[in-house]
Amino acid sequence: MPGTGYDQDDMSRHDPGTRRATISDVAREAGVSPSTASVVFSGKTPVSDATRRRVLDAAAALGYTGPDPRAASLRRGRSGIVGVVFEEHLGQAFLDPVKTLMMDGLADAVGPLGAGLLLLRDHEPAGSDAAQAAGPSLTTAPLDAAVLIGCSGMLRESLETVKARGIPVVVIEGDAGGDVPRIDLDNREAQRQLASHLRALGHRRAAVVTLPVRVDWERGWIGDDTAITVDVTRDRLAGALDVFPDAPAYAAAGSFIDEGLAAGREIFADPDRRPTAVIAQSDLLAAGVVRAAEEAGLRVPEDVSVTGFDGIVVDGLAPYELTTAVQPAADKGRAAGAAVAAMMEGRPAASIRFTCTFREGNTTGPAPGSAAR
Amino acid sequence: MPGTGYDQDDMSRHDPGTRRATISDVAREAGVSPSTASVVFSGKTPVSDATRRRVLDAAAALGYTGPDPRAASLRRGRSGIVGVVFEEHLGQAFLDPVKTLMMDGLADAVGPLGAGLLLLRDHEPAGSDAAQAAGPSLTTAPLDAAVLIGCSGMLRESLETVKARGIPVVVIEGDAGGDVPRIDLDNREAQRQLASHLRALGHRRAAVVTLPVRVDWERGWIGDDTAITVDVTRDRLAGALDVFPDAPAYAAAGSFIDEGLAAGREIFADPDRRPTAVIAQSDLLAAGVVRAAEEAGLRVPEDVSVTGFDGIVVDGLAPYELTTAVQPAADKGRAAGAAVAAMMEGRPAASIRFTCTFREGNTTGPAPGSAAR
DNA sequence: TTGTACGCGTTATCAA
DNA sequence: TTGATAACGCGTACAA
Repeated sequence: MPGTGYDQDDMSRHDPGTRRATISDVAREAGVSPSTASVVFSGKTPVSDATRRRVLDAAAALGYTGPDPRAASLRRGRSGIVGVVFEEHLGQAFLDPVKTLMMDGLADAVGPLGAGLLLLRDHEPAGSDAAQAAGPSLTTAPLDAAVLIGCSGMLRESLETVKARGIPVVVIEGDAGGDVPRIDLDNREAQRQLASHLRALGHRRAAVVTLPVRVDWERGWIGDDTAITVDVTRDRLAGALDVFPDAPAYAAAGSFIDEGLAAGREIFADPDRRPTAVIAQSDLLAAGVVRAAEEAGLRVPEDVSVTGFDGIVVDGLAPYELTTAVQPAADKGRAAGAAVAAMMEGRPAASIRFTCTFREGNTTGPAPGSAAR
Repeated sequence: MPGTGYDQDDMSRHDPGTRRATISDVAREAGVSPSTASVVFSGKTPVSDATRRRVLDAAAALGYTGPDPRAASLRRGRSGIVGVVFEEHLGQAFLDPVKTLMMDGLADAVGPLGAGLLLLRDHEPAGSDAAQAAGPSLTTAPLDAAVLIGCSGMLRESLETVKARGIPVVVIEGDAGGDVPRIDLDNREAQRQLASHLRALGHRRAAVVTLPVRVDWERGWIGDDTAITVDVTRDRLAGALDVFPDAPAYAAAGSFIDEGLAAGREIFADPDRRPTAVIAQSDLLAAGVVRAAEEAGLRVPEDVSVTGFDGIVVDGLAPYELTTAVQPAADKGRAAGAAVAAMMEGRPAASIRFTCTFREGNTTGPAPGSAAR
């Protein structure tokens, strides 16, 4: 039986139309060796103009549009893809102006590196239906590096996965432990500064509106027994408590104006226990608190002062301008990009802690009845 | 000489630490064939428990964390990556609530498909410095499919690239021509409906605030000679002109409240030519127009009516609720995902035109002095 | 400047 | 249930 048949495999085996041309096909058509054809496309080695022409013509004739990225990335060992891992639903993440800015910086930083950003979700809760169907996790995506974004303990698992795979990884706003470069803020210090500002204005009774304390948090007061697994939340809260040790804290379910509004209503509900200052852990929350204050018939800042955090532009808050800590969000993204770039080239990458800038707006003023006015 | 030496290749040949273990290493360690080891990880074929144990143990011992995605994707011919191509800077794109929602739907739809989203920018202007350094374009990224988002003619080039590569492609809000499935809205009809609403209220003098007419547009009035390369802009404008043929149109430089504000100031500047209704091509623009009206001492809707487009929640616009056309943004994303999914499985995918829903808010009312009140 | 030879790490197929 | 074999499509020493 051997030796009998034609070699029509290619035509018969592949169902639709003809097989895509490969670089070998091009080379054959052009009458050169595959390696020469390869070089024409990569430009790694000088090629005579005549040869290049022939190869390019052959490619055009065959409809060959360049090396298959899959094969190329196997060969070179690099895919040109940087994974960005979020904890939340992607849509949620992009609702956050700070994350948006970060992505911006990140994209800037990895672009020149020849890499693109692959959006990834953190591990689905194990066993869930979603986990079955889930897309390419850290495990299955062809990543050259990964940037973990977020704060919660859930990151741990992703972190292990990615470290086990031996690809460079950087964490933004989260504690990765050990040897993983970390990009974050002086959250505690910045929050302390805002709180001190309030104290200097004579405020003695403050309340805190925090970001979620963990991923699946529903809004509510934080008790002594509430475990705070989100680093940002914990650190900023610590900064506030450094100055107002007794301040009650209400945790929102997310960084949204509506959440701030809900928290504000709760906080302003009892006239007897009403604070003269509210420390919100994000500008959006602060905007909601301001609105809640108005709703409760309180003037800002005459009756109650409000501070934010982030330094983003909050639409629709005019004429208010939040007193806030401005964080360099885009710079954080850029730094993360630079860090993975360094690691991909084998250079070490250091952790960076960025500093916030205090910005006084018109939402803070002397405490009512205080001598500070 | 053969038969003499140890087999220490692995230790000596590869510079840093030891080479990563491959599935063959694992197979050898476990005493099974590579194909069996492969099957253990892919689960494509039943394997005896004993064998599985041995392989898994061997993997653990060697620190093997699963098949290399690059090799796997070469072999299977699929990478599990769907490219999402934007025209603008990524950060810009995510500032747009509509795009954010779309991404959301898209992520939903491709997830179950086992795919992730790779963020890609449209081609840099050829010859620019950026183009040199640019990351993985459509040409170099290992995509299984691509979703083109946006509207301008620039998409053409991306489209050619991607079609030449023979990968499935879907276009959202753009004219791809021919055989490329298209996901879009009944922009013209929806806009016409809003305009008709105004006309029914007695308005006769309307102005339009449009989205950018092309990618690099600076804000300004649209003249007879202004070429509009952005489909959405053109279609919505056509819908408005269907009802108000003489309406002047001012094109903003982007879909932002601030842009709407600037446009509104321009439109309300001359008291003699002041319209009684402003048709904005997005809710954000409309919000800005409302603000400009307030600024000019005009009451909304008593002195001037304003319509939006999109049906998003505009923060800070309370107590106004825009009269607008609500578009199913997330559904658009989901449909795009479904379409690429279908094409990846060889099934045909049809274009889909979604329909907007008219929603009356409190920013439109009878024309001043009209009988319609 | 061009060609030869080899392997990157998998997985599909088929036979045992 | 397991194993042998053969690609997948390319890049790159190295030799010519």
